[in-house]
Amino acid sequence: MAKNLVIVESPAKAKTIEKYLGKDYSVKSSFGHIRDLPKKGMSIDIAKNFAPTYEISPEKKKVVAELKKALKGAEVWLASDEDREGEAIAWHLCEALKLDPKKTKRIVFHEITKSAIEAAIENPRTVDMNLVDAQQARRILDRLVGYELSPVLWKKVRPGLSAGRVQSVAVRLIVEREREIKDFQTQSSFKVTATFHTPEKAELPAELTDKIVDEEKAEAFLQACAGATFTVKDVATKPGTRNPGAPFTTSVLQQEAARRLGYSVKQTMTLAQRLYENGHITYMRTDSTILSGLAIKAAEDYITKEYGAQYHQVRQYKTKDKAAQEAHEAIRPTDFRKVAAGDDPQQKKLYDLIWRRALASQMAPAQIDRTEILIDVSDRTEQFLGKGEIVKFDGWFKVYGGGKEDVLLPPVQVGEKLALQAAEAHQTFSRPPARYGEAGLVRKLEELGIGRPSTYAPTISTIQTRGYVEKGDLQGEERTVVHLALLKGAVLRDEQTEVHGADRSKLTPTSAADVTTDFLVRHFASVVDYDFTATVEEDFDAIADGKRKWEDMLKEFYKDFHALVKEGENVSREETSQARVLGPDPKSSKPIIARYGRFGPMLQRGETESEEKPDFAPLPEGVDLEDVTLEQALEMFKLPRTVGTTEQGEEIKSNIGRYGPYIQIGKLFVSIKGHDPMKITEEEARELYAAKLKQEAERHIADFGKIKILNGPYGPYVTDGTKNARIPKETDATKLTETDAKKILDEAPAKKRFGKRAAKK
DNA sequence: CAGTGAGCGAGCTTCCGCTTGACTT
Repeated sequence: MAKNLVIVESPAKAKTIEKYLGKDYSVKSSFGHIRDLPKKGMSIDIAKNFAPTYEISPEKKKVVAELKKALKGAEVWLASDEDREGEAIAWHLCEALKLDPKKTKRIVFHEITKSAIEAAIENPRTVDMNLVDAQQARRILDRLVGYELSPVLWKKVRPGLSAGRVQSVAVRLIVEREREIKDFQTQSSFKVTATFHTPEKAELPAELTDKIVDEEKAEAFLQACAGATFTVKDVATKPGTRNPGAPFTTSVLQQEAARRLGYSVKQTMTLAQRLYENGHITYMRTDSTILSGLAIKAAEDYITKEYGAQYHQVRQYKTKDKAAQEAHEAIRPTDFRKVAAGDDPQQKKLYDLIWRRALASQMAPAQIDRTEILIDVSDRTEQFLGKGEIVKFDGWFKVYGGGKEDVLLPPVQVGEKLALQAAEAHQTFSRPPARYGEAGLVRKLEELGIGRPSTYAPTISTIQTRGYVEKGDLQGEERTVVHLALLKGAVLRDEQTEVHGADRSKLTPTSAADVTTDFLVRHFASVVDYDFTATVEEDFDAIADGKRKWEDMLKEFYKDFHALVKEGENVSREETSQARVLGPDPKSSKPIIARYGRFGPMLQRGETESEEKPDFAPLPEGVDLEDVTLEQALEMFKLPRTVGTTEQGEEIKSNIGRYGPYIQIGKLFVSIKGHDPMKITEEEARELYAAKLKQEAERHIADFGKIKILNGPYGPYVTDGTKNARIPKETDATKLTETDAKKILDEAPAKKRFGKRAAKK
């Protein structure tokens, strides 16, 4: 057994460090946090100064047991990350392993190199309890907010919903962006472009410096151009430089991987994890842009050797984000000489991106010459501008994109006359703000200082699994675009259609998000404020600096927060459900109401309190609660509709249910996705019914009465009506007897209970 | 995601942050 036990957070890190430290040291990993508040219940004694009850997380029991075994007779060195969470991990390790936090050695290093680790071992300290307290305050505040706010939503909006310091702001951002888009007033204007000939007959493209707002003026201008003369007013060539971006942090990696490779945030992180585990890249969850001295040197060697010294420039980047904790380096390849790495094409592409970005960050700026030619139009105030751009020296463009094509302009002199070859005006439209994609939302959250590199991906999935946000492609709409062209002295007009608003994998809010956000903004404004996290972070910093006691900070926060919770419980469901009376039903004169019900948005006919029970209908497809009209609602109450009868004379009814439109014949339901239940004909319904009967027949492999063997999408299975069980691959389902089937059912594990799936908008 | 097609019932749900497996939804 080794004399020394070093505990780090990540097993991959442990492996590397063990190599550097030699025989006397054994290096093990805690796999992140080992203790936490129990998942069930608040576990905070508010009356006793917010005293938390921690437990060893169930999935970490094994880890703790192994660490206990390993520390016998060894000196322990706590080497978790040097940030708030890392310090807390060190302290929790002391508590779980029965080590004295005042005596146990605590070491930190920011880069995994032999010298950095040896230096750390030379300078041990003990656990910084102020920093630990700052983490406890953070942890407890998040629990208080999450576990007091969520139950309010269960009562007032819908069971199973959740709220939290991070996720509720993420949802709010998406809701508000969608509203901006909806309210956006599109403005149209005309962009005028022209092609000139120089006296040497060289082509010079140019664009009018200002857009023209209306069509008549655009047409008048083009007409004026027909008889005008054009003079070069000014020629200017300005040298410029462009510098590379910093090496990747987690959020920038997610953005660039989404933009250039089309990866989702989660996908990027999984691929990066593999690259990290195989030693190809440094740690992938970081907010730092700092490169180690060794990496900077290695980049210099590689660039000088491969591209020449003129391509190299040493750069150290400062991390912009003030909330950054900088426990790690920037994301970079561990060895720049490794041009390719990764087990599959996706990993390889991500590695390539990381390699290029990190290398480019140590390269010389690109040198660009920009030329601008200003052209006067006789008797007019408008001016044309020709823009050229030539890359004189590519610098970092060589490895990281930026490779736009040169636009070369012909040489001209001031005062020279130009001949107009062609001129046209294109209608353009102002664009609403863009919807967030996953990576764009992460970027915004980081900008607001909300969330951490390790939580960006999980947050994005949480708001989707809770049913607040949907990710999908947007269809776009057609619109008419006017195009004017000057031809032989006359202006020709034509119209074209273009599609606008189409977009891929963007985040859109559901009505659950609308209703929840409105409720939270109205009654818990301080918590969903965009500055809330930044404000409490200042308090956490004060605690870390020993200037504030964590109990005092929590007491102050909780007093106001809990008062809001109490008030929130008195809010009527009518208010939160955004109930809106659309008008009276012409037949029954009962009110038709649109509101957010327990199972999502719905239409209701009649009052909830009245003796006669109200009846309900879903919203029409693609219509929002706030937009639905009385006419649309009345249509929905025409369902269920009698379509006709089967050939045997049974009644066929059509309706819309939880899973879309269907027809019903007796007890049999047939999904009719793609058909309108209002319009489906008897003939169509009979066809679908026949198809369903045929499919049903094929599904039955054997029928023993209660127990049946059926064909499912995952192969044959046994069912007794309530419980299903898979049939093992090697057995022939058609030869099973009733007793065999019963045995399979009995041996199958009990059905797992799952939460209801989130209702769709 | 098989099949499912109701309308306040029982009991349950929930937070953020640190880190990887497990045998599968």
